[in-house]
Amino acid sequence: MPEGHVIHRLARRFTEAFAGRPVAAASPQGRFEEGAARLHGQPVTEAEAHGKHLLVGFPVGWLHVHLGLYGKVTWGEAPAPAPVGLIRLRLANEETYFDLRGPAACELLTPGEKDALHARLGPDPLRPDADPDRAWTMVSRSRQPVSTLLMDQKVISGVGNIYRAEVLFRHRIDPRKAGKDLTREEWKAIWTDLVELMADGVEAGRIDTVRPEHTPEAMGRPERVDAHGGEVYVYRRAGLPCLVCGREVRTEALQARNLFWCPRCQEP
DNA sequence: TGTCAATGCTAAG
DNA sequence: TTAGCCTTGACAA
Repeated sequence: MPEGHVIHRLARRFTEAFAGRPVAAASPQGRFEEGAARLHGQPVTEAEAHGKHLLVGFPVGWLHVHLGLYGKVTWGEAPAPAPVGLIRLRLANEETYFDLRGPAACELLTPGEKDALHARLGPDPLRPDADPDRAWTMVSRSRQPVSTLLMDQKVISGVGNIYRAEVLFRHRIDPRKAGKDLTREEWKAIWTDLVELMADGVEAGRIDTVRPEHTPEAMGRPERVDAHGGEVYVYRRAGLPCLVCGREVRTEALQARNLFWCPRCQEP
């Protein structure tokens, strides 16, 4: 479930579990053997996240992990169980083990390469150094739909398919509206809301976007929670009634990603 | 057992 | 715009 909040949560827990002590590193699957060998026995200095990228500092350099669509991390108390499946990287100390499977990226970066990564990523609502005006500059000049811009990591980083669908719904913005047609107020509202929603996501470890007055219970329409584990307005609710107006939620593939919205609440 | 979809991104065309 | 990467879990048969 890799949207930005998951990676920030990971970075935080990673720091707690590993910082300041040497780790044992291995690549049971074999695809990161050289890297693991270089990390083995090294102490973790710090961990941070920028968007969906996890960066773990070691004296030899930065471990860069991007989960992509399929990547998964599993944690647990040491000792680690015998490896099951394809584990690209396993890190462990006396108390904790960390398994990484199926990442899009698992590599070592020099400080210069790490800087280049930060430079190509847009502001991250979860980072205190984020500058929302940088995103606005790109959004306000673009003919692309706002739903596409929200997923473009050089415009804004950390937002994935769930947050984009939900934040647009919460502000009643038509996902097909072009960036240059958004008002500055609309963008500001989107940004401010993302800062809050994603921070909540880091705390809770899941995505909840439904305001208390719109929960199925409050509306008198009991409904089971979606399989992804959060409480949402439109994401993956195609064909179901909108929690606010009752109209059927729509879905459409846009740039190879499934977009969800309510045609009444988010009228053009 | 097999098929498919998935909260992502890149490089090739 | 498309194919490809990479893995798991849900579901169908």
